[in-house]
Parts: sequence; structure tokens; C-alpha cells
Amino acid sequence: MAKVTPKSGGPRIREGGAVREVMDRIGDKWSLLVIGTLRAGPLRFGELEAAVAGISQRMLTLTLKHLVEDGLVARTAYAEVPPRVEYELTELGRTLVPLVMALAEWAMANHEQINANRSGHASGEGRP
Amino acid sequence: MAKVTPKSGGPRIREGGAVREVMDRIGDKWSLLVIGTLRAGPLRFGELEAAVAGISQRMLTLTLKHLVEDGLVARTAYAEVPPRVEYELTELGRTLVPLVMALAEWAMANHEQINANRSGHASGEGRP
DNA sequence: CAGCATCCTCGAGGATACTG
DNA sequence: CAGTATCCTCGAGGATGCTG
Repeated sequence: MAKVTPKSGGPRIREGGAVREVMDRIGDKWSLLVIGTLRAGPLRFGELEAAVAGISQRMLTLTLKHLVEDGLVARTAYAEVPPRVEYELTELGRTLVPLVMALAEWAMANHEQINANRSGHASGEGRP
Repeated sequence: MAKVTPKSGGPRIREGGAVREVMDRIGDKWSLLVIGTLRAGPLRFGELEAAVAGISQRMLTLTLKHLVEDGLVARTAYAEVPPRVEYELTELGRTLVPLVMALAEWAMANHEQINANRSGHASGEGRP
């Protein structure tokens, strides 16, 4: 996989590889939800589990592991009992917050219209 | 259910339902790729297939069908032979373009760093 | 509390072939 | 050219139980 078909005149962007690559990482709903949830500050595992609510413990573990690996989230374990672990966005992760929030806001602003379109999409879809 | 966004003061956003819902639709990589590809103007089925390149014909069909149902993409079939069908973003779909592009640009700007972090994520991930 | 490990299901998605 | 139909695989992801 490589270049996209260069279209005449249009401001073409090299979206082939990088976007796909990154999307495979942060493109899944859990990652985006977690990032959005962490934007306010550090949270513990349990807090995240409650905040995202709907995510399984396994998925939260995996998602966090990936995000930490990618350097989007920092994990801090406090060696005490009971164990406490906090997750927070790194600088890199924070640069993603505005995009995630924009997406979230778009979703909230338009999900009704989308639902409406989906129900009877023979009337006037797409024309707000 | 026209939820307002209390983004100022209380840094808590009602992201539970709507975001998840919309993410399930446009959150998959194919939808985002297709939307991004269509931003320059109408494209025919075959052009899209070539432009996205990596997408299977089946997935393109399904993705387009969903996007049309959601009112993000308009389908125009010209009754002629050989058949010609063009897809283009609706008004609603166009409002999503800036976000998609922002995501694409973020991806291209940071995928190297992410890859670096993933390889040896004990060095300087995130930017501590 | 935080988090691996295991089993199992279910549907996203690719390959292929056919049609209008 | 623009799909539709069918089969089949593979891995995302939930449920459950155990450990540090």
C-alpha cells in the first residue's frame, strides 16, 4: 500500500500509510474514549473503568497498555498498599485532546440528524 | 435530547451515548478514509476504490451504503450505459471534513514519534 | 485495587464469482 | 462499470477466575 491516486487539481494529502497506521491505534472507540476521559487529569484504573463504563476490564487493560506503549499515556504506579496506579496523558497525548473533543462535540451535535437520516433516508437527508 | 456541551467550567462532557453511537458509524477507518478522499469533490465507485486502495470492494460498498444512509454522502446514479455512479459529500458530511483532516494531519505529524515510542518505549516517550 | 490468563463467541472483513 | 451474493477466516472483545 502506498500512494493514493493523485487527483487533478485537488489539494491532495499523503494519507495512505500514516493515517491508516495511526487509525489502527487510536481509531478504535476505546482509545478515543479513554483519551477523552483522561483529558481532565490523572485517573486511577478503577476510576477509568467507571468513567468509560461499558468498557470491559480486559479492554481497558489492553487499551491502556497500547496507549502507554505509543507514548500517549503515562502510567505511574505508587508502591503502596493497597496498590494505586494513575494514568495521565503525556504531552503527545494532550495534543490529541482537541481533536478528540472536536469529534465528540461533532458527534453530540449531529447524532440526532444522523439518526433521523438513518430512519427515513428518503426524505431530505444531508441537507441541514 | 439536544444535549448542551458544558465544556467551560465543568470539564465533564456527556460523551457516553452520542459519541459511542457516532463513533460506531464514522469511527471505523474506512469511513474516515472515504470521507477524507471525497473532500475534494465527487468520485465514482471505481475511483474511490483506487483512491482508498486497500479497501475491498465489499467494504467500499458497505461503507458507502452506511454513509449514504447516515446522510453524510450523496449517491447519484446516471442512467446511462455504461453505468456511472458518483458519490459526494453532503453538507453534513462536509462539516466533518475539517475534523478528519485534522486527524489525518495529526497522524502524519506524529506517527513517527509513535512508532519510535512503540519500539523502545523506555527512552523518551511522550515528552516527559 | 490493579491486572494477567483463559475460554468462547460473534461479526468485521477479505476472496471469489456472478449480474444488471 | 457498479455493484450483489456467498463462503470463510481471524481476531476483537466479553465473562470469569486467579494473583500480587
